[in-house]
Amino acid sequence: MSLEFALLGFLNYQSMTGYELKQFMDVSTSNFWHAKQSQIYTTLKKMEEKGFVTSEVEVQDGRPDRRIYTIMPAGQNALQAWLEQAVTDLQPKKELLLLKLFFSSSVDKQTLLAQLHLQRGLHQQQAALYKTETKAIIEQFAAIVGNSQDALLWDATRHYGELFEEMTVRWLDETIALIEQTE
Amino acid sequence: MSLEFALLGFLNYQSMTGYELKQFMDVSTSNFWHAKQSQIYTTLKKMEEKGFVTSEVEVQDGRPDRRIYTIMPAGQNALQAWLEQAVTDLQPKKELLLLKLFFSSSVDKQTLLAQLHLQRGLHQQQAALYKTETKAIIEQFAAIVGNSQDALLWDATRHYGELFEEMTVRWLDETIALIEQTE
DNA sequence: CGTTAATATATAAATTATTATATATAAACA
DNA sequence: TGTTTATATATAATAATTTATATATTAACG
Repeated sequence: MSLEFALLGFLNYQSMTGYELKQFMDVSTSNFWHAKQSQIYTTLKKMEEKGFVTSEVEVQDGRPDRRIYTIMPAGQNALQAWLEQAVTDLQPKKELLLLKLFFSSSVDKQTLLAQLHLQRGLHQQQAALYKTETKAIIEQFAAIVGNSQDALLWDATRHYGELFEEMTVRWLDETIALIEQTE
Repeated sequence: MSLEFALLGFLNYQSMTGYELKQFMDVSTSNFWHAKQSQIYTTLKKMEEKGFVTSEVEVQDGRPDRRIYTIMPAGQNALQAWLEQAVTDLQPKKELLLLKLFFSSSVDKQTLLAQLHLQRGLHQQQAALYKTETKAIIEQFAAIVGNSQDALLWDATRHYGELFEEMTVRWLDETIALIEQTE
């Protein structure tokens, strides 16, 4: 369901193909909402049946035809209603590392520490990316649309990612220290 | 896939039914790994076909028969291998609130602030739960199994939840302040 | 004491999401 | 210059997950 609204959100800026939507998602929302290309395509089809979008085919030679999607008034209304409707519960998370850790009492200390150090590296790297690459991409898009409210909200979502990664690194540091003290 | 290993992890402590597995998940891993009952049942069936678990039916009168699952050596080996295999990438997240916020430049200030205040309340409440209820449940289980390594790891996962919620509250505070300053 | 909610157990149907496959061009690599 | 990789565009098959439905008992509520 939410993917529909994500796609409507993008199409509300400009008409584009499923392929282009995937590109935009990958460089903007992917840190808090992602989708595979195949899911985007099938979802767009359903959205067209519902009347949220229309599409027109642009014939190409040599490669598959492009299907360009455009948001319809019904889609715009649905999007706005969705945006105004509050999220009233906590979203359930899935954290593979935590699941594994929970059951890892039989795993030897060194193996476990190696796993945590590996994750620590990944999260530290990701924290850095939020401060450089992600920030640059957002600023670039913000300059194009020229809407300061967009820029503010986009940076708020980016900042969330940055805080999240920093928190995770701190937790990993603490957890590593705790495990090192055992036995 | 991961659900299979979660179930094996529980069954490695003791044999039980799908219903009981659901109960255990709800009070232990649900904050970082959850599943609906129907998914647990269908997954257990697949696991039996694979030879990871066996089951025996306990006939009851008045209510549906209980099917008690027991982990098999193949299941124990698969579990151990999975535990020892490091998570080598960052897990993709899905955060509905962030997705909405990203596209919310057309939502009026008051509506948006109300949404964020609502979320703030929920996360603050959840942070408190981690420090009291969740902590109590873990201590209770730890006392039963009497393994200090289990206790340490379980509390590490609980602590992650606590830090996560506190970080989210801080981010919401900042974001609310930023939005209040606009216009 | 009748109704509602919670406990206990599960299957069927629908939806969401991932993996695999397909095709053709252009660019990079060795 | 032959081969791999990236770009561009999608569909088909499979797997994961959620929602809806089913049934019976016991406890709580008013």
